[in-house]
Amino acid sequence: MCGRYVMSKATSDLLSHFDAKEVEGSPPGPSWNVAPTQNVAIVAERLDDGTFDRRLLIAKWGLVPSWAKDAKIGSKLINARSESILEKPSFRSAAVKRRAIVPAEGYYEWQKTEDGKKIPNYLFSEKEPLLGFAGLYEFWPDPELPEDDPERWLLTCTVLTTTTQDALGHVHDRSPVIIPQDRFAEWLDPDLTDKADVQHLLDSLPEPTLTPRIVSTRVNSVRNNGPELIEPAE
DNA sequence: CCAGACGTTGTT
DNA sequence: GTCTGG
DNA sequence: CCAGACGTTGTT
DNA sequence: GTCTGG
Repeated sequence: MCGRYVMSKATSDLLSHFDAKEVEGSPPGPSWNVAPTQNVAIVAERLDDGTFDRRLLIAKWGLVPSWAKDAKIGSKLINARSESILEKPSFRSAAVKRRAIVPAEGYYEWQKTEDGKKIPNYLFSEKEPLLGFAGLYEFWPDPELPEDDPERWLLTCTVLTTTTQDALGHVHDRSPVIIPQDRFAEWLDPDLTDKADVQHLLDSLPEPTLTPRIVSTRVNSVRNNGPELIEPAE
C-alpha cells in the first residue's frame, strides 16, 4: 500500500517536472517522512477563466467525501483501491472529475516477517528522480464554518493502490499506482469523464520498476525526519 | 418510504 | 482492542 | 503507515 | 450525494 513517503524536492522542481503553471496555497517543506493527515503537494488541472491550468495544490492526505458529516473519516481514506474507485460512493465522483498526481521520490512499506516483526523498506526508482502517484482529491465544506469563510473548504486527497508486481510481492501485496511521465496529461485530462475510460486507463498502466532498500526503524515515528531515513540500514 | 452506510489494510 | 494524531 | 493514548473532577 | 437494506 502506501502510508508513508518521501517528498524533499523544491516547489520549482515539481513545477517543471509536472509541467504545472502555478502554485495554489503554501507548499509543505521538504520531508523524508510524509504521513497521513499532513499537507502534501498534488498536481491537477483546475478551471480558471474558462480554461484549464495545470497547478500545484496543497491538500491534506486522507480524502473526505463532500457529503461526509465529519472530517475524521479522512484518516481511513488515505488509499483507494484502483480496482473499485468507479463504484465506491466515497471515490467515484472524484475518480471521474478530480484526478490528481501526487509527487513523490519514493515510499515506505513495512514488510512483515514470520516472527511478526516489521521491517521498513524504502522503494524508489533508480531511473526516475520523481514519481507520480495516481491520486484523487475532494473538497469538503465544514458545516461548522459560515458559507463565506475562506477556511470553510477543506481540500483532501488519497493515493490509489493496486496489486504489487511479483518482483516486489515479498515486501507487500499492494502498492501505489504510478503514472509514467508520458501519461500525466492523459490521467489529468478533465475531459476524461467516462467511467469505463478511466478504468481502462488504469488497467493499461505499465508496472513500475522499483528497488526496495531496507532502512532503519527510525522512520516508524513521524517525529523523525531527514535524508538519513532513506539510507540503507546498518 | 426512511435509515444508515459510504474505506483500506492486515489479521483472524 | 480500537481510535486518534502525525 | 506507526505511535501513543485510552478519564474525570476540581483546583492551580 | 447516492445506494442498499428493511
